[in-house]
Amino acid sequence: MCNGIDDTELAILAQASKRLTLPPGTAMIEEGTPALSFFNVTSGTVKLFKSLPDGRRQITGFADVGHFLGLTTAKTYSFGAETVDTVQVCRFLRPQLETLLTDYPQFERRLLDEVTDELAEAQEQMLLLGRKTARERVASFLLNRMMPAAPSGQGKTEGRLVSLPMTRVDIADYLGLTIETVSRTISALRREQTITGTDNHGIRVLSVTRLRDLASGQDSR
Amino acid sequence: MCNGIDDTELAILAQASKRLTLPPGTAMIEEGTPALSFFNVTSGTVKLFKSLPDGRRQITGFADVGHFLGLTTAKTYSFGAETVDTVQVCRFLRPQLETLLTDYPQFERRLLDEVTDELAEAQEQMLLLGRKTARERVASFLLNRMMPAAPSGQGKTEGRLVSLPMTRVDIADYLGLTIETVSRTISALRREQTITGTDNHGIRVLSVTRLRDLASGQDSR
DNA sequence: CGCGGCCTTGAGGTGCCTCAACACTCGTGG
DNA sequence: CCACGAGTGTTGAGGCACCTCAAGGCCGCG
Repeated sequence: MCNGIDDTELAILAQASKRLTLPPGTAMIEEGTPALSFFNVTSGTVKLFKSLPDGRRQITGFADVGHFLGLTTAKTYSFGAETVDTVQVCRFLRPQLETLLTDYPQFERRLLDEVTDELAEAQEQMLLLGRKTARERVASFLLNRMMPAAPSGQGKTEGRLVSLPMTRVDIADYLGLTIETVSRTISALRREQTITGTDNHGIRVLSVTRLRDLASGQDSR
Repeated sequence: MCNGIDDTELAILAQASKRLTLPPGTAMIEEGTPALSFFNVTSGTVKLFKSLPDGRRQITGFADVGHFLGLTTAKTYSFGAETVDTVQVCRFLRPQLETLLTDYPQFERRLLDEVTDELAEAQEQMLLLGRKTARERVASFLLNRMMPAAPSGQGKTEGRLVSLPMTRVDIADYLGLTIETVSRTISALRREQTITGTDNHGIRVLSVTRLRDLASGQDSR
C-alpha cells in the first residue's frame, strides 16, 4: 500500500497508482527526460543525483520508505534517480497527480510539508558540502543514518546501528569526497573506537556523543 | 503590495500581512528561535544561511523580490536570514499563514511550486558545492545572477550585466570558498576577458557561452 | 587627514585528491 | 576443488587546488 498518509487518503492513492518492484541499480528517473511520473517509496532506498557532462556526480539525497520523489514544476526532470537495493514504489502519472492535488487538499498539504522538510535537509547538506571537513562529513552522515534508539532497557552498551545499503562510491558522491577519503576516514573512526565495523554495510556507533561532537566541528584533537 | 501572486490573492495577502522596510544587515530570522513569522520579499535581497558552532557559515541561498521565506514544519527555524541591502517585506504571523493556506488552496499550490523550485535550486547548489572547482563555482554563480537578456536590438556587444549586491564574504560563504579564492578567480576571469569589472558590485559578462562552458566543466585550458 | 571596511595580491602550508597496489568476496567455469 | 575475474573496499605515496597568513590598495566618512 502507498505509505506515509492516513488511511482515508491511502485508499485513494492506491487506486490512482500502480505498484512496482525494482531490482537494485534500476534507473527510475533519467536526468533531462520528460517528467511524466511521480513516485512514493514503500520499501528500499533510492538515490537522487545530478551529474556534470564529464561524469562527476553529486548524490543529493537518499529517499527511504514513505518519501515521495519526482516532483517538479519543469517539464523535464532536473535530476536522476536510481534504486540502491530492491525497491517497491507506487507510481503515479502526471495527470493523476494533478487531479489528486486539486481534489484532496489534505494531500497537497502533506506534500508541501514533505518538500519543506526536504528543503531543510538540503540546506543542512549544503552546510556539510560547503563548510565541513572530511571527518565532519562522515560523522554527520553516520549520525543521520543511525537507526532510532532501541526501545531502552538494552542496547546501551551495544552501540546503535547504522545501516549502509549503498556502496562507498555512493557515500563519496553524497559527501562530496572520494571513495579513498571515505574509506580512510571510516577506518580512522574505527581505530579510535568511535565506531565498530561489522561488515561494510553495517556499522555500530560506540559513542554517539563523540560522533555528534565530530559532526559539528567540536573535535578535541 | 505583496508580490508574486495574481491580483485576486494579492489583496488577501496584503490584508493579512504587515509591510516592513529593513536596512542592510538586519537579522530577520535567527537560527534556532521559534518560527513565528513568514515573509514575502517585495524589494531587495535577503541571504539565508546556516552556521556551525565555531562560526563557519554556509549561505544556502539569496531570496530576491517575489520569494517567500521562513516556511518550516518545525517549531524553530533551522536557518538564519539577514538583509543584504535595503529590503521591503510583507510579514505574516504563523496563524495567519495557516488560515491562508487552508482558505485559499490556490495560494497553497503557489507555495508548493515555489518550494519545489527552491529544492531544485538547492540540488544544483549541492552539485556545485560537492563537485565543482573554484573556477566552475564562480562561473556558475555569475551565470545564475545574470540579468535577463536585454530586449534585443542592442546590448549584444555590450555584454550582459550581473548585479552583486552582496560582499565577497557573502559570495565566498555561498560558494563554499574563501574570500581570497573568490577574489583571485574573478580577477583571473577578468584577465582572460571573459568578464569586465565595472566596480566591485557590478560585473559585465563578455562571453556568456565561455562562462557557460566554464560553469559545466567544459574548460578548454 | 586618519581610520575602518572591503577588496586584492603574494607566499607558503595542508587536507584532500590522484595514482597505484593489494585484500576480500562472490559467482562462474574448467 | 581450485583458478579466475569482476566488483568492492583498504591502504600507501606523492601532488595540487585551495586555504591560511600577511601586506597593501582603494574608498567613504568623521
